[in-house]
Amino acid sequence: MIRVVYPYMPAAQYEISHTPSADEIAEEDIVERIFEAVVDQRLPPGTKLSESALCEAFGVGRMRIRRALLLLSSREVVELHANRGAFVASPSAKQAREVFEARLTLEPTIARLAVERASDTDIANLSAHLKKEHDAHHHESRNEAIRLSGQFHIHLAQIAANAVMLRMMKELVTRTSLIIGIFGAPSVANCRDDDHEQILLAFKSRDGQAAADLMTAHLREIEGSLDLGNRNAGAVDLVSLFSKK
Amino acid sequence: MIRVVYPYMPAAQYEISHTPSADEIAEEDIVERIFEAVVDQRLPPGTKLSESALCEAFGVGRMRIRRALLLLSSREVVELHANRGAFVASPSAKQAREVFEARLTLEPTIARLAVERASDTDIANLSAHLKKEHDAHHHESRNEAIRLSGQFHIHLAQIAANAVMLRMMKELVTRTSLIIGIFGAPSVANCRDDDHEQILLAFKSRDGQAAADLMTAHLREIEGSLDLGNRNAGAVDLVSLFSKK
DNA sequence: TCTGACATTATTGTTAACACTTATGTCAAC
DNA sequence: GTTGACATAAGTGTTAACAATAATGTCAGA
Repeated sequence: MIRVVYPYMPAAQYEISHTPSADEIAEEDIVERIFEAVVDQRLPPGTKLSESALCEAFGVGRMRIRRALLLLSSREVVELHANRGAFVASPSAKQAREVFEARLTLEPTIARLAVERASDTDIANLSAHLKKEHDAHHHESRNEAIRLSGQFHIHLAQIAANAVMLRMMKELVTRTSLIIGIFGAPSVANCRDDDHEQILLAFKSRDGQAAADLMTAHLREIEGSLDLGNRNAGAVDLVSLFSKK
Repeated sequence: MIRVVYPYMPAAQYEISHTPSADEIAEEDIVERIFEAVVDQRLPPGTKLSESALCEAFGVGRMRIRRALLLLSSREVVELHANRGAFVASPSAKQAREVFEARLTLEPTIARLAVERASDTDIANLSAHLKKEHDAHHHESRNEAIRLSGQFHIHLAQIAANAVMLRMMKELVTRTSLIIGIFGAPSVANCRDDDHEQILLAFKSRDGQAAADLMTAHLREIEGSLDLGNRNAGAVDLVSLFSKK
């Protein structure tokens, strides 16, 4: 995500002097891991992310954790409260609408570009992904299903091969998981894989416009299944909750 | 940009205990200032951003500067080279195409939404902005013209009132300035304010689709005026530049 | 004169200690 | 028994010193 360019090397034949990936974890990896945990809904909105706990969890110094938290906050996945620490973000209903508006703006085009640029291997991988998604929905854990469901959208952005929009999508998909955690009606399945199946069909028939339209409908469906406006913004407002009767 | 939420206050009647905006500069401001300087092309691609210089410039400690640089790198406006420091990014031709592809995806919709949501005051402000832009083109400094030209696109995103897309646009506009600095044909005016004028007309007639179409054409025009593919990626490659005759 | 190794300097990266704020537990006063 | 102030502890924010790296200048050897 963050591209830290390591010291200038005249040619590839030289050894890289100091890659942090070998002996220690880069903050990039920490950010990615926390993103994944949020997508999986293993880290629900409002969860305290204390520095010491994360230091122990990742086996790194405090400085690296603080940098990772700063990066996460710049993606609005983590909220930093001065002198109180870092918490998993609790998007408001307004923010939720903004995230969906952004997704509705980006993803139809991403779907269309992905269809145009997909190799046969890409489509095969997408197909394999959908099979795993299907299995997870019917057999395995709910977390895995949620993770794969988000991963599908990321996968499309990867096929579209635009690094800028891929980064945006990683953020938006992650925030969507938080939004579903807060505003999602518990009964409704979050991301019916039927929709994903249909999008895959559009890939197989190389119909970019159909993929774009299906994506629009898919996102509208997800947003429509949410309960925006009724529920309050994630962190329970104890004052209004317990005031008068 | 980064929302640091300050300590929990039961009601607005209490004084905020410690706002950094009062006595010291927040990293948010530093990031914003550097963004502006890049948009103005006062900080050309490849410029070294040494910590000590920035500490002196902003009158803050090293820690705050490092955080600002990390945030800037997460927006791909600054490149961090391990043990070598921070440099203003030099987008490659590939990255330039990706930025324009993202802008072409986002901005037509942003323009349409802005038309739908613009108040009369918004349109008046936009009109006043265009006048300043026009003046800067004809009378004042080139930097001011460039700055206002980018600002116009940011202004549209503000009127569209979507914080997610606004943040994306700030990054994309800033990176576009770098791209124009590297790949822009020096003769061609970067952002003809005629295009902006026409978009304003679409606002006045409340024609969202026209605004979107004009924006698409406008962005295509800018991208078309660039010299992608010929020139090399910003930081001059001395090896290939001086090898054999 | 040119090449390579070595030393120097400037700058970045890291660590640890310290200062400060928040939150909570305790206790006295009413 | 309740309320308020105070004290304590836990955790975050900051600073400064230190370590490590890279860039550059110097010098000896060919």
